[in-house]
Amino acid sequence: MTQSDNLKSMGLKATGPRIKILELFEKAQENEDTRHLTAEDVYRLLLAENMDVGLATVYRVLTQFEQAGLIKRHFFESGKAVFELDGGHHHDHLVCLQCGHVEEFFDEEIEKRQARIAKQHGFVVRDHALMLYVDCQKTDCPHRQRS
Amino acid sequence: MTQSDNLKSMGLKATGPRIKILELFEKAQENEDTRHLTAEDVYRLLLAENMDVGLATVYRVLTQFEQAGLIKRHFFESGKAVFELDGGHHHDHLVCLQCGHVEEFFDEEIEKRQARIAKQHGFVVRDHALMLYVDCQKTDCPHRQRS
DNA sequence: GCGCTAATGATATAGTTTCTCATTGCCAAC
DNA sequence: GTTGGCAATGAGAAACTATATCATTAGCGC
Repeated sequence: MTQSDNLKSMGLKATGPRIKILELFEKAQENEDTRHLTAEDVYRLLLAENMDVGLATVYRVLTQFEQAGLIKRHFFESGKAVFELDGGHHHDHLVCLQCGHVEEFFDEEIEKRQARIAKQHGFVVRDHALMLYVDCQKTDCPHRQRS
Repeated sequence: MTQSDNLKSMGLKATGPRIKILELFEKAQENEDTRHLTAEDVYRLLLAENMDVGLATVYRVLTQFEQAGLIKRHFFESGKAVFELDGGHHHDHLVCLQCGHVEEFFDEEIEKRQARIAKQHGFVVRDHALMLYVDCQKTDCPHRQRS
């Protein structure tokens, strides 16, 4: 299954920008530190590979990919949205306020309690966002030691 | 303890804009539907009371109040920050994607697990954000029935 | 290949938040 | 109660993320 077929099966034309951006995310997926990209990140990565893609197209494609379920959009406290490939396994995020490093986690019990709380309030959860903001300055930040 | 003394005890000069904005938040606190205000909301409320306050001052004061621990700033998916008086009792938020209505909740077990998860990753939680996004269209939204 | 239509690039525009800087106003000391 | 110094303010410009516009380009079914 090529990237091109992948896009077509989602009802998206296999255009240059879309194929390239999908490849970018798959490559970024390999490294824990590059898994979360902003629109600006994607734009710069494309320019670095001499792809003449407009910033507007980047935003459009990211939105389409999000609607197609290919990627997920998160709003951390940075003020700009970050995107990551949606591998199907839901998780939440630990975000280091000092170095911007992101780690992922999943807790079955928290998920269950969220659903129960929503139910108690008369709602059904459509989406949720759980971010733990931490500070590597005052602890042994694994990220700092690694880099 | 007047509003003026309140501000001075935080090391902030008791100026007109600051006193007025603090009063606004205390009044907003009374009603569940007005507890969360954007900078624009605050600005319009001030204008409605014939306070000639600049939007820049609103942003400055909100940031100072946040740093002083008087109010909390939240980033929901709306794209703009919302502020609420920090009454000391921590809570998280249920946000209706349809009507924008916000409800508050607190779950001791979730709080505990968050701390444990951070610890497992070698961090200490400095702050966290948990939002449950719900959809009143597909459920019996209490807010819609009330309004 | 052809042609239709969707997608794109460049630019302008929207919307939120911050910066600049001359002017104003709070408040401690007289 | 005045005064003077310095922080705070208002008005507007600017920064920044994200979206809309529109003429041009490029997929892809035929």
